[in-house]
Amino acid sequence: MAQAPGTERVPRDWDQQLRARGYRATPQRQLVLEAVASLRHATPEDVGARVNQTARGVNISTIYRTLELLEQLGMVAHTHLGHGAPVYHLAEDADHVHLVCRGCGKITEISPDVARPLVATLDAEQGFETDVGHLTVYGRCADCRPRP
Amino acid sequence: MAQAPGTERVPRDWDQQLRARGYRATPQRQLVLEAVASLRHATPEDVGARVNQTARGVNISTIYRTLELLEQLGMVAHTHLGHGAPVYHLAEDADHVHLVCRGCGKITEISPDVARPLVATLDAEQGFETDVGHLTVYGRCADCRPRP
DNA sequence: TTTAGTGCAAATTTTTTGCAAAGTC
DNA sequence: GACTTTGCAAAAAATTTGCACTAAA
Repeated sequence: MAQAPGTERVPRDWDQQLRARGYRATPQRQLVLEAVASLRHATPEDVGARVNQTARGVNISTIYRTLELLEQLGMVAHTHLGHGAPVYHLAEDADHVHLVCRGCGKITEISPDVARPLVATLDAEQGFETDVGHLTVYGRCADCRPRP
Repeated sequence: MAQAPGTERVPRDWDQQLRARGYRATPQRQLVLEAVASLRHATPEDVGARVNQTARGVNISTIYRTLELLEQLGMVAHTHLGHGAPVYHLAEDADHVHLVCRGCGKITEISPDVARPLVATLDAEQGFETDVGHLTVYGRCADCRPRP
């Protein structure tokens, strides 16, 4: 049941999801989806590099357009982990919270359970529905905080 | 004690903070600080526009350099609220959590109290020190969520 | 076929950098 | 006066767009 890191786990019906909404299932779109799936957290540039490692000649503008489409369809999502670089991941894989350390830049993925009280409170008090998959917490990891 | 929105509330000793670390207190730096203070959440471009509304001719590159310096000194901080635009705010004002609605784009500032359990858990379980001032929660506000 | 999608090249937008002149301490 | 900082102009990134051609349905 475990999934080796770096393995593509594209939704089996990715093509149906596209066609069902009137879009076409193209090899480029499959490649982008596979790249996002295997890279876990990738910038458009990363995705482009990975895609062109398999298939030559997929243009960077196609990468951007495809990511935009896939995001709009809810198949991928993006967050900002570092400074300005948006990183994409499969929407399916979104079930985790990111911890970003300002000291060493390390990114840790943890269970969304820790956010449960927050989510509950926001729902109750603000009527706000939290997208846990996009929750990123900045701070300092154990190794980088002032007093260990 | 209340503070009218849009009023500059630059730390009184901003210049000392700079000089103490060997930097110089310049009018440009004061203007940038005031702009960040009054705009609350501003992109570098916003800051530049505001600054040049008061003083003519402050170059955009100075804005970038100044924001970078002030951030490094811990006087301002930035977050990503929208797509790729970094927004700056006074570090002093950071004591709130942002809710960003994916539907209407509305940004709400709420008390950091809601994050207290999260912060406590991360500290206890991961040794991670959360920077609450940079916590941004994406989701859907009461008006935009599927079922009201 | 028909219409959407891609590649390519060029245009934008955003951010960074080198350097001489001006300003701060 | 010594050493920073700024303005300017140009470079480098990052992202978007127009359009003719290719390919999916």
